[in-house]
Parts: sequence; C-alpha cells; structure tokens
Amino acid sequence: MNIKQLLAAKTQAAMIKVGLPADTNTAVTQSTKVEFGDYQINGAMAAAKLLKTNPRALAQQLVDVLELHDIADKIEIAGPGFINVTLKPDWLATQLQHAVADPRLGVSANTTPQTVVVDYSAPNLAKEMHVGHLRSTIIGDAVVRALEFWGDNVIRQNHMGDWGTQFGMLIAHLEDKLAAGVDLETVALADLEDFYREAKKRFDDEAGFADKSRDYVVKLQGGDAHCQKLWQLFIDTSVKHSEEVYRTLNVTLGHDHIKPESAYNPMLQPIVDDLKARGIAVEDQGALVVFLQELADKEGNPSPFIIQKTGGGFLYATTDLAACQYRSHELNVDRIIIFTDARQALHFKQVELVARKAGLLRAETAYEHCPFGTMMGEDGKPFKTRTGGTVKLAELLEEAVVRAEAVVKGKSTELSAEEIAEVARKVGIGAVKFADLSKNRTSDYIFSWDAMLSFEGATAPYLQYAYTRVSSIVRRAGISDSFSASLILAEQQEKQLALKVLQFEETLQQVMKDAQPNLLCNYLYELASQYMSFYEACPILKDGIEPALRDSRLMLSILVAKLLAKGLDLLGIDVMERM
RNA sequence: GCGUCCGUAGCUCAGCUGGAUAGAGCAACGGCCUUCUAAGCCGUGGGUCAUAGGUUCGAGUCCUAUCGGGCGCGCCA
Repeated sequence: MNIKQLLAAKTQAAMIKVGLPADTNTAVTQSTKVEFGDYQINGAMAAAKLLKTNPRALAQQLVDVLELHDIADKIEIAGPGFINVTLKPDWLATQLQHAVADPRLGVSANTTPQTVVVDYSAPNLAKEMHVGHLRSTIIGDAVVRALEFWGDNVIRQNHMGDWGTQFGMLIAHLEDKLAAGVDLETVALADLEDFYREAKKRFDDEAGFADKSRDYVVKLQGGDAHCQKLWQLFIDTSVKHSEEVYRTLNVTLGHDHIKPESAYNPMLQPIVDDLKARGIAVEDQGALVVFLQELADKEGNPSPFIIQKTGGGFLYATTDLAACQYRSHELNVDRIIIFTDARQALHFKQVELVARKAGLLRAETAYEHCPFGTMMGEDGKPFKTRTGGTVKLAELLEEAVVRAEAVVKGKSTELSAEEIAEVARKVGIGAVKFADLSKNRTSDYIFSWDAMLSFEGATAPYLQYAYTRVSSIVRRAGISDSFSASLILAEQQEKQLALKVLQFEETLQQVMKDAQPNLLCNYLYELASQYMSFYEACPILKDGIEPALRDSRLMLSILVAKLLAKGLDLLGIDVMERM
C-alpha cells in the first residue's frame, strides 16, 4: 500500500475535473504536524497561480470533487490553500489486516521489474579492507536487498581491484618470499598491509627491484604463466580476507559476484581501437585521449579523458568503458548503479559521456554513480590513526563486538554464555552498520569510535530492543503463529503507529530511487520510536485490558515486529528474541 | 585558477518534487521501575539554518556574490 501514490492519483483526477492540466504537480506530502492531518495536498497553491485564481477557492473546488469518501475522515482547507487530509481509522485498520497476512507486508507488486547491475564494495586486493570500504560495501548491499525485495532482477558485481601497476611489485616480492620457503597464508600474507609496505620499501630502496616489478606487470598483463601463477596465489589469499569481512558484516556478496578489473582485460584493446578508428579518441602527447567539450572550462578547453597510456598501457578508465559495454550490451541491463566515494565523480561523468558517444551504453540503460563523502577524523581532517595508517575494518568490527559483549553481560543476566556471544555479535555489528548507514551526506563525515559503538538513542540496538519487547509479549501471551484479530485504532498512539506502518512502501520506493538507505534507517527509527510510545501508553497483557483490545494491540505489535525484522534485514542487521 | 560537494542546537546528524511554529540522538537538567525487558518512557533548556542580496503568496531547500572547509582537474585507482 502506497498511500501517497493513492492520494496523488485521486488528486490528479480531481485536478483534471476542475480543468487543470494532467501534469499539474499534486504536491502530496506526509503532514508535518498532527494538527494538519495525516497527509497534505499542496498543489492547489501553485496551480492557482497558473490559472490566476484565488488559491483557497481552487482548493475548495478540488475538495468538492475529490473522491476520498471511503479513505478520509476529514478534508480541511487551511492557510493560503493547503488541503489537509485525515484518514479514517477503519480504512487504516483494513489496510493493516491485509499487510499482516501478506508475505510482502503490504508492499504492492512490482509490475515493471528491471534488471539492475549494482557495483559495490570493490576493495583493492593489494591492501586490506579499512574503514573507508565500509560505506560502499554496506550501502550497496542495502540497496541490493531493497531492490530484490521489491522484485527487480539484481546482478551484484564486486569490481575488485586486482590489475593495477602495483601488482608487479607485489608478485616480485611474493616470489622472493616463496623462494625463501615462507608459508603463504599464515606468514607471508597474514597481514596484507605489512606485505604491501615491505614491497613498497624494496621498490623505493632496493637496486633492481623496481625494474623487475615493472617487468612483471608487463609479463602479467601479457599472460606470462609464471607471473600469472604468483598473481593468482596473491589474489586468492586476498579474496579470502575480503570474504571473511563480508561474512562478519553480514553482507550478501559472495564468490560468484566477483567481477574484477582483470576480467575486462580482453575487451580493452578492441574498444580502444574502435574509439580511435572512429575519431572519438585522438593521440595527444603520446597518449590516446578523448576530449570532452561537454566538460570544457570557461575558456573552452575540453576535459581530457585518457584511455591508453604512452607505451600502450590501459587504465581504469579503459576498464570502466569495457564494464559499460559488458553490462549494457551483454547483460542487457536497464540500470547500472555504482557506489564509490565522491572523489571519482568526474571520472564517472567522463565514462558515461564517452560510453554514450561510442554506443558502449545503450540509451535505455540508466547509468548512476552514487557517490559518498570521505571519512574524516574527529579533528575534521582526513581520517588517520595516530600512527598515520588507517583503521582496519576487521579491527573496528572486533572492537564493536567486544564492547557490545561488555554491555550485554551487564544488562542481560538471564542469558547463557552462548546467547550472550550471539547477542553481542548482532548488537555490535548492527551498531556499526546502522551508524554508517543512517548518514545521508554525500559530503564528508566524521568517524568517531564512540558514535559508531554507541548502543543508546538512534542506534541499531534501539531497534533490536523494540523487537525483543514484542517478542517478549508474544511469548508471555502464548499465542500461535496463526493468531489473528481485528484491529481497533482508538488511542492516538495506535493510530499514529498504524499510519507509520503503512508508510513503509513510500520509504522503500525512495530508498530504491535515490539509492539512499539512510531513509530506511530514519523510517525504522521513527517506527520503533512510535512503538516505544505505544508500548508505554497502551498496555497489552496487563490487568483490566479488554480481550478485544488486547488482541488488537497484540496484532499491531506483531506487525511492527515483522516490519522491524524485515526493514533491518534489508539493512543486513539481525534481530533476536531476547537481549 | 576552474569544477564539485558542503556549512543547520555545545557535539554528531535528519530535514522527500520549495509549504504552515526547522527536528532527532548525544551531552546538561528534572521526573518515571513491587504490573508487558529502564539498551526504555515523559518533560525542560538550547537555533540570526555561514554572510549579503535576489526570485515568490511562501526559501534551510532555487539563483547570484562573498567567507570558510573537503575533494577533483593527462598518462594512479
């Protein structure tokens, strides 16, 4: 059920009846205050200007022909021409009855499913995942889950960085380690950061090593068996590190979703040749460049986009063009969504322009780069630890679980040791994910241990706690799965909660359209918050509650719990029966 | 220099196609556990929405300029 959409459709019909064009903006929104009803229609004011009539008079005309008799209780005109709509509790109750029985929790069917590629996480396999990788990984995963729940055909692609210049240096270093008889996983690559630093140091300091590294890159990309083998060893180990983090994070990325840079290698030369033959790319200072007039500066200097280096090497620009072709033409997708940090915004703008020009992207394929800001330290400067390095993602998650366990032990005296460990894991990981997912900013944001590992207020544990409260009531009530009752929405808290429940689809649509899971976080927090108010104000199993009212409130509680569990599941956060 | 994202309460952040008296959390202060889990609830204080203009019935939201910050701008990814 999408109430906003329903009201917009009804308003549009009314607008046509009073002689307004069909494309007039209805401007239906959720009301900001209870005095203004549940929804408000703001379109009359702008439309009146167009018709040069009195906005209040036009609002009255609209109200006269609006067909909302079975939906709304009250339709009022206020201020300069707002139309405030208050929904009927009976109607809300009917919608809720439908939602409870529905596996989709009342979310309507997807009548036009799309095929969507979502490109996210994309760790650099030369290094270990650090906190900066958190955003792309969990935002992308949340959007993927939302799209799948809605009913789109989603193709996950983990565009892992496994093909850069640095791999020459790494495999040369690895070769020497293996020759010295060092064990691969437990010693040589136990810490990717250390390994990278060692290799870099040799590259900078050791005579001959840099040349060997460069030689190895060429050999590797040319298909040399020895270098390929060393590279494969390195990649396999590094992928294992990433997959461990994914498991801990409860992210749905698996082995089959890896579509690394190297996979596009065979496509690069033909694409470059084609662009050159068609005059889209031209030689300049030894490199092959596409000049983009669309992104020219004020003096008219076009923006250069290098697709082949002097000497014939390819860049990630080339790889991204190949990815466009593969996704749009081979996978035939309707939509491509790419999650990377905002620093790459210009790059992806260029990729799209070139790809469209060259026909690598079909006109029917939407190309959306979804950027997010850089992580800053608490001093407002780009994030670094005291020692100058970054914080490893695995370390952050470990710390989260440790801190959560201390809290769980202090609060939940009835849980077994195993249950405590389980709850601590769900709370700790959930808190980190929610802290990051709930931020919208495409600009930079400040990383704080305490904020990320807080368990109070607008956090994942708050939502999980709301869920356990319902679970506890259901246990005490001793009701079965098939429990059913009619809903009575009498108290203000009950009606507000019911309305919030029915606004899930509106939120979901927005989340998918803008690729912004923070809207879902906000929604779930508001839902939980309203449930907490309802819980305090509307007793359920206490003495003196009428059976019909008790059952209605149980019903509402169960629906909220289902929605919380589903919503958190879309964010990749687990719930539990007790905490 | 040019481009881009941003500047909202002491701190961290919401604020949907421009809508009515700008909202949360944390921190501070005051209440609420012999009755459904106090990781909670209820309440109080806290704002020239960076600044100055403009557009209009209406601007935190759109436009222009200025100040302050992050990032990007030819062979890294």
